[in-house]
Amino acid sequence: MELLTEGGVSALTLRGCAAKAQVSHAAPKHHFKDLAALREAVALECFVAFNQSLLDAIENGGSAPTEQLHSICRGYLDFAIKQPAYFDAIFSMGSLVSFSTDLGEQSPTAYETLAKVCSHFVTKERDALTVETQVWALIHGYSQLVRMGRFNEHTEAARDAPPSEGPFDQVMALLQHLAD
Amino acid sequence: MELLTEGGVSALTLRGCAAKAQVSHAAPKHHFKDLAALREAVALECFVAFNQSLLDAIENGGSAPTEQLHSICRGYLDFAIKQPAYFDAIFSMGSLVSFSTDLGEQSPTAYETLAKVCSHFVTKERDALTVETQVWALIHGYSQLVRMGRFNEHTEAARDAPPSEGPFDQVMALLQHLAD
DNA sequence: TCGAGCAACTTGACACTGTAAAGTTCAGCT
DNA sequence: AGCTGAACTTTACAGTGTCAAGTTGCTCGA
Repeated sequence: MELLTEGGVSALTLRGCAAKAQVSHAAPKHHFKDLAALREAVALECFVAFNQSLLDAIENGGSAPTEQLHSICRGYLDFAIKQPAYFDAIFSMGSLVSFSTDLGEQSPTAYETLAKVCSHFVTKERDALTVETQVWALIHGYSQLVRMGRFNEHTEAARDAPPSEGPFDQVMALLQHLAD
Repeated sequence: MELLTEGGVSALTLRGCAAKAQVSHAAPKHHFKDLAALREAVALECFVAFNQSLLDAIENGGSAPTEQLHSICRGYLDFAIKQPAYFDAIFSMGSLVSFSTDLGEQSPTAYETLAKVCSHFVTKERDALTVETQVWALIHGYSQLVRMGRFNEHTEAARDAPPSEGPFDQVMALLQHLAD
């Protein structure tokens, strides 16, 4: 996790982990099938934190359905901004398995959390899958755009500044129509 | 481009390109500063195709603003499905420069195309940046979910099948509220 | 008690990667 | 004829994943 935080996903190497743990370069191979398996394990660890970020955001927000909807999106974006390396690790695997993999604890998976919040907006014309996808696509796309610097000044001054979060509330206003 | 299509972004190596061109392994270094520069150049090439995919989709659809909106999203998703390696190359660079970089031709950049389509939905309460971001975030997030297999069966049978596109129309219905 | 078994780890090797520095080739120009 | 510069080659080195074999040390059962 230190390697990931300090150097991003590309810093997650088998030999790097071995050095960090002060063991021989081939030791990690006994615990992980290959590099992909190691990164998968790390991504799962990141996912626990992501999961918690969503739950915390809901906890700290209002209890009305529209407020919960806003909160979970807020938590999603906050995580992408505050834990960029973790965010990358989760979504750089080209798969969404972690979203549904049970973590053994009693806490719900991120997808279950999302589904629960979305359930209040399911109607005759709009099934659950559609609502969940609408919300997920919008907040994930938005977070990705922020992560890629969509709202950053291209000046030299703001070189290492944290990414600007952009017009979050205005964009999320699109979801208010779900309550109609 | 062949390497990219056949083996994905990770197949884009300096030595691989050299072999493909039947030159010595260090030859590409004279044309590109480093590996990142080579991939950047490839991504720019992919972006030309992406650009065209959006324009084609608009061309082949209706001319009403809402139809154009639907068309450009359709083109975005189609590209992600039909040219997954190109799609990855464009968005695996962690930057959005290609979206705005002029390609020298008279054709507009993808962002200009998006902005034009969105301009019909700008109101007193909703500025251009907001509308563009709403549309972009939704379709990009959706495409990314499709790309990551959100709507795929997890059976062995559908191992190498093309990804299912999911409830595209239903999800894009969220944008119809922009016309209110 | 003791030895088989086993997991964690080490050691050494190999192929592949990016990168650097120096040398080569050769077309085109003065 | 000689120079120049670009494209390319050659050689070398460090870092990477991966494999195969050996080592260590512990547990557990006879």
